[in-house]
Amino acid sequence: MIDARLITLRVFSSAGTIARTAELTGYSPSAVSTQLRELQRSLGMKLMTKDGRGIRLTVAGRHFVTGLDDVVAQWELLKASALAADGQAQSHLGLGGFSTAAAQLLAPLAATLRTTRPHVKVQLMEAHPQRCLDLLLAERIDLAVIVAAQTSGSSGAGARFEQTVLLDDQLDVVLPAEHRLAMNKTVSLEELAEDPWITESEQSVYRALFVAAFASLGATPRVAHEAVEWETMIAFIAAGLGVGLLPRLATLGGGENVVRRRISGAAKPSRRIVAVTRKGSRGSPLIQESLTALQTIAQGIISQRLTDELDG
Amino acid sequence: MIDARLITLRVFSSAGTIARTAELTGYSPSAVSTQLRELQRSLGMKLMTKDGRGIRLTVAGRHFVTGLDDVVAQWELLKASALAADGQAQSHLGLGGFSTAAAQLLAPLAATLRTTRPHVKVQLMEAHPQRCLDLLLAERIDLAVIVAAQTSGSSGAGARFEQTVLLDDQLDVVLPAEHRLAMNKTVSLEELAEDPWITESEQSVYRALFVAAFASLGATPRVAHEAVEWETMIAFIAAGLGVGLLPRLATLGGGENVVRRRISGAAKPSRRIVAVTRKGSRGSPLIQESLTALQTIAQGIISQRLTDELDG
DNA sequence: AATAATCGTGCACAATTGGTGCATGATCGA
DNA sequence: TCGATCATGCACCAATTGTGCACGATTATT
Repeated sequence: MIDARLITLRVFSSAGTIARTAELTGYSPSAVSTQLRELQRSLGMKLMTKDGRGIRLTVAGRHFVTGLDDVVAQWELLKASALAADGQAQSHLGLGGFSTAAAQLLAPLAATLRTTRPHVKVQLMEAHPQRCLDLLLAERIDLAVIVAAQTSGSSGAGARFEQTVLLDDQLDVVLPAEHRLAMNKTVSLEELAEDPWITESEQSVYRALFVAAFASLGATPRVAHEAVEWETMIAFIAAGLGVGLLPRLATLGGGENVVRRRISGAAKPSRRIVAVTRKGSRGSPLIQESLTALQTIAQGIISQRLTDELDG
Repeated sequence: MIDARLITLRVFSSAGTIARTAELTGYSPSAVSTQLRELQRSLGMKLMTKDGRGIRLTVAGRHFVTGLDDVVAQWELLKASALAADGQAQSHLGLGGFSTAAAQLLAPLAATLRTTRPHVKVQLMEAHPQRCLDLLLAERIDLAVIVAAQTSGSSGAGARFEQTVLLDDQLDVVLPAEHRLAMNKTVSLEELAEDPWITESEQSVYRALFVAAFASLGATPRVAHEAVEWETMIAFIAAGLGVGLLPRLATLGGGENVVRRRISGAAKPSRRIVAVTRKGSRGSPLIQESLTALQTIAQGIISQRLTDELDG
């Protein structure tokens, strides 16, 4: 409704390159290029400038985008409150989430919505957290479930998104079956301070959690290997290459030769899973209902985990 | 830049009918009809409903428009401040004003802009005050010079427009040449309380001024005839049908058999001439410059009038 | 130093969007 | 009852807007 070119600009401000913007918005690169040029022409101002082989926002451009964030947020707010007041509801809802969230939270949500709002077309989309945010910007999805980043978004995420905490997903350790602590019911991080670790790549959310957990103990463990997928990490661990952290929500996936153990002791790292919406859109009935449903589902998971806790 | 359909909706909220909206926006009626329907469909809400042979905003629709006013204002603000910060300027400027204003204020302004901003395409448009406001809404013009209405706009003009006072244009009386007071240098309204008057139609701005002026004297003079154009009124007066009020800025236009006299005494009615812009757009360099230029021109007129005063 | 990879843009072409003009049905005023 | 006004549906048409590919430029790689 807000001019598509403005949305494109907003995505570009997060994506950084025309190519990525095109991929996120679903346009072709030349379309994005044209849109942005046309936008500048019709505004009568230079928003971007060449920078090496790419392009980059000018100072004016960044200011403009900042202001645009407010306008878009207010527009979303208007749309949401109008929908809420009118009783009518939108007919389409795009949901995004990273792997485990998509499986454990979004799938039940979609199932719920199918019964409560049969006429709403729900579209699921699995994507990594940062990509979820970009898709949110690009209006490809309306709600995303991601892992909260402490470095909460590079460029003023507060002006663009709103978060709702769903649950704190505690991390377990995964050990080789023949590990010296494999027989213990629980393991503390202190006991593993000297072990070689397998984590995600630098600058990833999980690496940050990992570092923070050990920093609180005054230790800096050795990172022996890096993996992107849990499955890869588990394979490494099964091969005896080290130990690793795995969120409780993530399944071990038939991992042979590895055991999962709860973490005891002072440092109990967890990842915070949040639902994110475009700023202002939270008041929409459909979003509202989705959020509360998600919280219910999350509650269910937490209590499920508690009973597991008693069993284990 | 904001979706055209939203602008159309805004205009409709002021115009009231599809036909008038079409005329104001420059679209055909069927285009407006389609736009508004499409808007409702893509928002998933009913903004308007049939009402007799026309259509009318629903409650939800009115709320929506109210919120939309804020969004549009914020967007204008963003655009203006971005232009101001960037130094660049828009290439087009639409000016609107009612007859005398167009002649005496807008023409000089256009002349000034032609020298200070040669590359800006200025477009003049003469229209009645209410129509000027609608054209402003429809983005056909960017600045209008109108007579301030004390009933300042029907539907929340404050949320849509911003005013800048230019000058107070005093009203003179016009008398038939053979009138008993025609020889006096000045005439007071009290002396004319019993005369038959010729004014504009009920509910017009000038009628309101007329009524207010006499109300302050505790009198309610008799309105014998009504005229829309000054010229018509003057012709009536020349024919001896009554007396009338004429703004100082309005020329007598070779009126035979009539005389113009200053008003003395307690009640000195005047019409307030203001410049109006869309809310938020005032910060744009071009608008800014136009406003100050207008004030300068208005000052010139006032001082010109002062010297006349001394002469007369 | 040379080659490959990536990025943005320009252009011809295609398709969808979006507007016009006219006819129609409905409502209101005289 | 007739005419006027209003909104809308439809066929047609135009202009905007996106695609696909080629190209020049710049950076990374070997």
